[in-house]
Order: sequence, then C-alpha cells, then structure tokens
Amino acid sequence: MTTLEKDKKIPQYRQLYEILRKHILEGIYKEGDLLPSENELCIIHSMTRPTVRQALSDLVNDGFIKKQKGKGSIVHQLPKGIGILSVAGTTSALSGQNLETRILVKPNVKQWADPFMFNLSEAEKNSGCIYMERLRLVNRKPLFYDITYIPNINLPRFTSRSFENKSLFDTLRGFYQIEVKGGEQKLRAIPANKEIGKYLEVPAGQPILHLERKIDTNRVGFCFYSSLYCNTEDHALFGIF
Amino acid sequence: MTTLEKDKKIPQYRQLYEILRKHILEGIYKEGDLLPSENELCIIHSMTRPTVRQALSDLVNDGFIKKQKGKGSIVHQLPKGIGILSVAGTTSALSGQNLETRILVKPNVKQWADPFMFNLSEAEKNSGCIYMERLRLVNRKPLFYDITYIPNINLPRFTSRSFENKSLFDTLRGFYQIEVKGGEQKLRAIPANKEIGKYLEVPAGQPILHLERKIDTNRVGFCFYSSLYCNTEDHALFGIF
DNA sequence: ATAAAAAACTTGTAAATACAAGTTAAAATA
DNA sequence: TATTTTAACTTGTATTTACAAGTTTTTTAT
Repeated sequence: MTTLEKDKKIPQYRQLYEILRKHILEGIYKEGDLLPSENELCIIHSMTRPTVRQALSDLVNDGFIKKQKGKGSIVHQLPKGIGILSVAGTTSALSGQNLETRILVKPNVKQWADPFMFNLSEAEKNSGCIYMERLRLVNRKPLFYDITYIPNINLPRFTSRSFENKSLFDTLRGFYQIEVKGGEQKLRAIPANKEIGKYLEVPAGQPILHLERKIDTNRVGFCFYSSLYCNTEDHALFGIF
Repeated sequence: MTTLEKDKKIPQYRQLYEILRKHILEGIYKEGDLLPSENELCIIHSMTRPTVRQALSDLVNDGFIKKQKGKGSIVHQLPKGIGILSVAGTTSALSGQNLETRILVKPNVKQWADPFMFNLSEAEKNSGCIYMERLRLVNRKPLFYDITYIPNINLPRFTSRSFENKSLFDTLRGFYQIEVKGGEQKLRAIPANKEIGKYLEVPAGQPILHLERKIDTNRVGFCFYSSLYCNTEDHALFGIF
C-alpha cells in the first residue's frame, strides 16, 4: 500500500449531515429558514426517514438547527463568538476569520507532567507524550495559547509533520484515521501569569479563561489532551447545550 | 380542574433514560461498569431496540456513558466539578453537595435592560420581564451570583412563588409544564467588580467566570435568560461535548 | 499446551411501517 | 366577510426486521 489510509465507508446519515452543515455555513439556508421536510429529504437523497432523522439529530446537537413539532427544522442563528466549547478544534472554531497559527514549541516526545490534569492509564504513562505549544491569532491579535499532549502510541512520523497551517484534527484524521468523538473539559477563570501574559499580550493579572480538555477519539483508549488559555476580552467563547 | 398540571405522557425512552441516569448517580452502576446490553434492556423493560437506543443516545449526550462497538455501554466517570455547561440549572449541577440558595432580589416585574445580552423578539420586549437575583452557596461559600430574566408571558402568580429551596427548573416544570430543551451560552473571564466581589466574597479584580445564557424551552418562542457570575477558584466548571 | 478458527456475543447502520401530536393552509359554514 | 371546521402537512414515538462490523469467548486443530 502506498498510503496508510484505509477506505472507510461513510454512513449515509453522516453524508447528509455534512451536506446540510455545509449549506448552512455557506448561507444557502439562512437563519430562520426551514430545511426541507424530513420526507422531502428522504426523496431528495434517496434514504429513509430514520436515516434522515439521525442526520438532523446530529445537526441539532451541534447547534445548527432546532426542530419544532408540526413545523420543521429551523436553521439556528450561527454563533458569533468562538465555538470552542463543542466538538471542534481551535482551527474550525475560528473558521472564516483571519486566523494565524504560530508554533511556539515544535512537537517533541517527553514525559507526562506529574501530576497531570486528567487521570492517565498505565499504557499512556509508559508511552510518554508528544508535546506541542501553539499560539492562535485572529486579526493579528493572539487569542489562544494552546498546549497539546498526545500519547506517543503508534503515530509514525508524527513529530516531523507540520502544523503551521493545518488543523491538528485534520492531520490526525488524514494520516491516522483518528476521528474526534467528544470529550470533557474543565473551565476556570485565572489571572494571567507572566508567561501567559507575554504570549497573549495582556498585562499579568488580567482574567484569562483556562480550559483543560480531554478529547476522545474513535481509536479505543486513545485520547489526547489540551490546556488552553484564552483571552476573552474581545471574543466570548460560545457554546450550545 | 384544581390544578394547572396536564397529564403529559412521558415517552418510554425518556422513562428508561431517567431510570438508568438515577442508577448511575446512585452508584448502582459504577464508573467503568457495563450497562446491560441493548437487547437485555429491551427484554427487561419490554421495549424495542430503537427505543432503548434513543435512551442510551441521550445518556451519551449528557455524558453519563460512552458506547463502544462490539463491547457495550460503559459508565463514564462522573464529573467532579460543576456541570453547569450542559442542560442543568445550578441546583441540579450542584446536586449532592451542601447547597444553599439565598434570594438577593425577589422576583419582580420590570423592563428589559437595553441593550440586552441576547436579541429579544418584539413579543418579549413588550411583555416586560420577571427579574430575580440569587446567590448559591456550597459548603457556606458563595459560588454563583445568578441574575435571571424571564419573559412575563402567561405565568400566573409567578412572582409570588418561593425559590428558596426549590429549583427554578422544577418550578417551571411543575406549575407551567415548561421543560428546558437546550440553549446557548457565552463565556468570559472578567475581573470582579465591587458588587460581584461583595456577593462572592472575593477581592475586586479577581478573575471571575461570566456566563450569559439563553435557555430554550418546549413552549414555542418562550426562552429565559441568565447572567451567571461564578467563582472558579475552588471548583472548576465541568462540561462534556 | 498453544495457536488459529469459529461461534456467540456486542453496537452500528438502514429500511419499511404505523400512528400520535402539533402546525398550517384550505374548505366549508355562518 | 369572518369564523369555524376540516384536511393536509409537519415532527415525535414506537415496532419489526435485517445485516454489517467490532469484541469476546468458545471450540477446534496443530
């Protein structure tokens, strides 16, 4: 095989989800619009109602539409802030904006910090972790200071890949067939220390939002971790629930 | 009729959800345990697999279990922080802990603030809002300072009800059949001002987490709003996604 | 005894069907 | 014309069936 990629079948409901999501993001369906009814979507895309409903259910969970019995699927107003609180990497959360990524510390293998922000399995502890520091800028202003920890398990050539202009999520999916499934996060408001203040260009002591995240994937037992410092002075973090 | 309550049929999948959720919270199923398989649940509760799967799907979305193909439904580790980021009122988010609620400003009808943190419909603007301020204490320490805004639409006797030891969500459900469906929120880290500092017993300038929330309900077009100031020094906010 | 193969589980995806319940638009009635 | 009723839509809930795909246990063969 010339490539590591396996051809994985994409489920029908997922394909429909992607199509509708794209159409909403492109503005083909605008805020307040009704999507075609479930029965119409069945006919258009040659699938049955349960399949269509699964796609719509995912769109509801991700905040793109809301449903009303008797009426239809209504396109939700798109988040104006930064949608990092749901399943999304920082790159996707900031899509459409003038985004720049600066690598502060290139991916390198090291030991896990002890204690670590989440409980680690023995397998994770023994394998060590790939460590990386990145800064994300929107319109030339630094917004995120992101420290990433990835277990060093079966990820050939990972440290030599570039992340300058590519999403970590895309890299994991493209080269290793790793899909993000969900995760958990802890939030705190903390004062910026000297180092964080330097990176985010704010005075020490200024309130900063700190997210500690554990991100689950489709590979059983494989999670990765992120410690994210976010300047919310200009941009609030946005989430749906 | 002597009561406002209509007898609303609770769907089977919702009943199963509540049972399993309760069992997990009570520790009958512990972290890492496998729930009975879908087919077993079908037999136990006399329902079909799609119905069971809908209940399990909701449990996944709410972070109580994760599913693994070929294996089963695994009970998730329960959040140690405060699960306010998903569908939950502060009361439910703090359940099990030594919780006290102090009413700072009793419910009273007033005009909406202008500008308001979310866009309001004309119907909402015209009706005015019910305003309330509450302080939530955990183990005698104030954690949340909560300002609630509820549109004054068809909620008889609302301002005269007590919220001392009752959840707002429970009141809305019990007296008005209003169920919380979801919502959206904006998060910021801000410095405590004098007033917030006084309530949360922290020095002015200390980083505080500010949540602005719009909460959707099953009553079409009826939302309510909350501005929540949270001291995350001791307790991080916890969320799954 | 060890290793490979098969069987027996598990959840994931998908179809076809039926009726309930809420909303909207058309038709009938006053 | 204005109002009420009806019909035609919409999504919500639930059953039944089938097979795919991943995991674990058992059986079989070496």
